[in-house]
Amino acid sequence: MDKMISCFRVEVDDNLIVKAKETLNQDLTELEQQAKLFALLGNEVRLKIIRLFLCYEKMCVCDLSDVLEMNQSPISQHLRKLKDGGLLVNKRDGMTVFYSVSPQMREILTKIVEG
Amino acid sequence: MDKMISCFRVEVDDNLIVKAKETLNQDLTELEQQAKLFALLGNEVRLKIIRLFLCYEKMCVCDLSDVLEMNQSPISQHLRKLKDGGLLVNKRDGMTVFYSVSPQMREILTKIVEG
DNA sequence: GTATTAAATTAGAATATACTAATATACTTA
DNA sequence: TAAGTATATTAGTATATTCTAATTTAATAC
Repeated sequence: MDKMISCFRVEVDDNLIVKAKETLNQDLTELEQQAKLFALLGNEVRLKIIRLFLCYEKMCVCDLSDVLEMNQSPISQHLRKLKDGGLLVNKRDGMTVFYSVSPQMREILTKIVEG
Repeated sequence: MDKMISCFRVEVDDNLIVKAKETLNQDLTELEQQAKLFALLGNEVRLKIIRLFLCYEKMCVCDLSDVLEMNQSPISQHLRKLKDGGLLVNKRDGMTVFYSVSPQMREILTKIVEG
């Protein structure tokens, strides 16, 4: 991709191209973060998990495993991704680990997921 | 995953499990569709494309190729996915193909992407 | 200490994704 | 008609994703 212009159309609005580039690059990290958020929500299992937490406040890995009818391992792996992405927090109580929506993310998640 | 219950905790709230399952299965296709939408927006290039269209109404493949500084082929491939997913529509004008946000999707996309 | 249980982690396999490079298609113009 | 241009499609490759199966870690109870 070393060409400067992709086609030979006469009416290229160079100004548009430049402006549009600026628009995007303006908040590039914000866009990257948003894409990551969407990518996390773009998996059915993880979307189900988020929806459950918006309903039921907190659940343990066992609960999720039962509700989603999946083995514990993939559940844990999805929970880790959601936690790493800042969507969830967790708290251990004895042998049980409870997950819940990160307080800072609840509003935006509600808005995005529940419309 | 043929076990009925994933752990031997005493205080399993069976009612919760059943209810939560119902909550999820209630609108399963809606959830699937939403996950697909998020998966489409979970790619940086496609998210950029959507953001551009929310700003600039319509652009041709060339414009996008210039703005995103990417070859035409991957742009076309992303546009196809976005069109297949119902997010974009297109219209040919001579040799040029203009894409824009699907009218039915503009509102929800604005809400989700621009917050 | 040992045994048991919940959860996390790891390795590996199957599948999906996103690009490059080449080719095909649709349209315009000479 | 032939030549040129914009876009679409295809094949192939590199990487990412998501599961299974096995193992490890952390906590509890005996």
